[in-house]
Amino acid sequence: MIECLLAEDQTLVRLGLKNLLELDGELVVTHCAENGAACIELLEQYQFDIVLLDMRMPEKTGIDVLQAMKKYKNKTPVLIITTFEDCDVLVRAMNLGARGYILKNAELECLVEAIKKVHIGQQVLQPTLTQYLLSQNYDKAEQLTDKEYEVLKCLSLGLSNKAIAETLNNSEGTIRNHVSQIIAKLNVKDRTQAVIKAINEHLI
Amino acid sequence: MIECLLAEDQTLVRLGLKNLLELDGELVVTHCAENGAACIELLEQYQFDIVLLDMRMPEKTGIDVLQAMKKYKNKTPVLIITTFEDCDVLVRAMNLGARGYILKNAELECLVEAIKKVHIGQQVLQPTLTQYLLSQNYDKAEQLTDKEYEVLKCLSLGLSNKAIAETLNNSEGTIRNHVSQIIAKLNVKDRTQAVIKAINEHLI
DNA sequence: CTTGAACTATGACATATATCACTGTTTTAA
DNA sequence: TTAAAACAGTGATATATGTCATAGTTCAAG
Repeated sequence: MIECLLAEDQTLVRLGLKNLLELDGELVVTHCAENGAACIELLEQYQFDIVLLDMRMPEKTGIDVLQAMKKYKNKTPVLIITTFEDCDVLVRAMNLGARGYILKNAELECLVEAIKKVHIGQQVLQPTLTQYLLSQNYDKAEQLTDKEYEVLKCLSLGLSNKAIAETLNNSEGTIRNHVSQIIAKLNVKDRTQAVIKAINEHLI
Repeated sequence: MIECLLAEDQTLVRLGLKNLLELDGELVVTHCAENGAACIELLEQYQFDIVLLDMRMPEKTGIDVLQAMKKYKNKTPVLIITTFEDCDVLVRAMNLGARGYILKNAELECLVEAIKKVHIGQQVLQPTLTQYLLSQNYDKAEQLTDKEYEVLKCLSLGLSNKAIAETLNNSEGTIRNHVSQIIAKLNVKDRTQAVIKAINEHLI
């Protein structure tokens, strides 16, 4: 019996997935989380064989969950279940240790198969992402660091350098440098363009 | 027995919803459509007691389906099942004759209840939309002028004051003043926050 | 005909932003 | 154990941004 933690914010989708999965005799969804924060808590309290993780959630995102798992050295395998082939986010998720991802418009059999593969230690990648990685000459140097993502998140809240410095407990100069880096890496001209890009490309 | 047509593009969500609904003895999903075009075809071929319609679909959207139904005078009641409280689209849908809408993060009981209500001819509206309709003419005094909207649009493209000045054939100082006004009227602190607000509240 | 609103513009000013060069510390991977 | 990166910081500098006071033009409404 494979015990799953299902993190998905939309109630109807969450219930629907739980029911579908449990049609397969080997799978059981022992707990559900309706946001990232709840997911992190459940991971602290219980053991699971696998985490089925939606990316876009309120409170804490899937990325936040993966970061928390990394921090607390939680080795439970993670399968991303996502609506969008949102390449940047997926790349980040894979870099943060996710074992694979599957789209919500996949067939049920694929999902079940993916879960079982991840459970026995295999990776599950869809062709699109691999293509993206190959074609887009994916340059690791151009990837934002975790800290930079944190700063970008603050930027997208409309915070000034000073406010970000206070929020993240840094000097304003440090934040200035991070912002400068973000602007350079995103290949934009100023913070406003960075925020626009972040919103449009779902980087946050 | 209430015979339902379920139009929803994401396979896993579609299957999940079908299973959930059929847990209720009164409901049966006789057909599913994975996009708007398929939905329109099925409506031509079969009779249903109710249509459960996702808004964002490839091929044809939910709006397209409602327009087609209007055109062919198909009177099957429609319940919108949507992820986003995307007020403008929902208003359009209701004007096109949808009987109600429910969010994907509603409880299963609410969905079933909504379906039954719609089936017996009632309307199903969530509070948020009503609030939105009321708040439309809320801060008329703080409305942006046409010119200010133009400038805001430029801001949202990430243009600098100088670039906006060139685009709109004004001096940089004039644009600075407009930006200042926009910032004041939107009650934000700088251009970045103005852009964020513009995007979030669909001001552009 | 006058008033007010929108639009245009300038100059002055304070502050915020972005870049650069340089210096460390810590963490991670080879 | 090195070498790399990420991370934190300082100081200098140039430019962009936002605010204010002030003022002229146009145009529609009273």
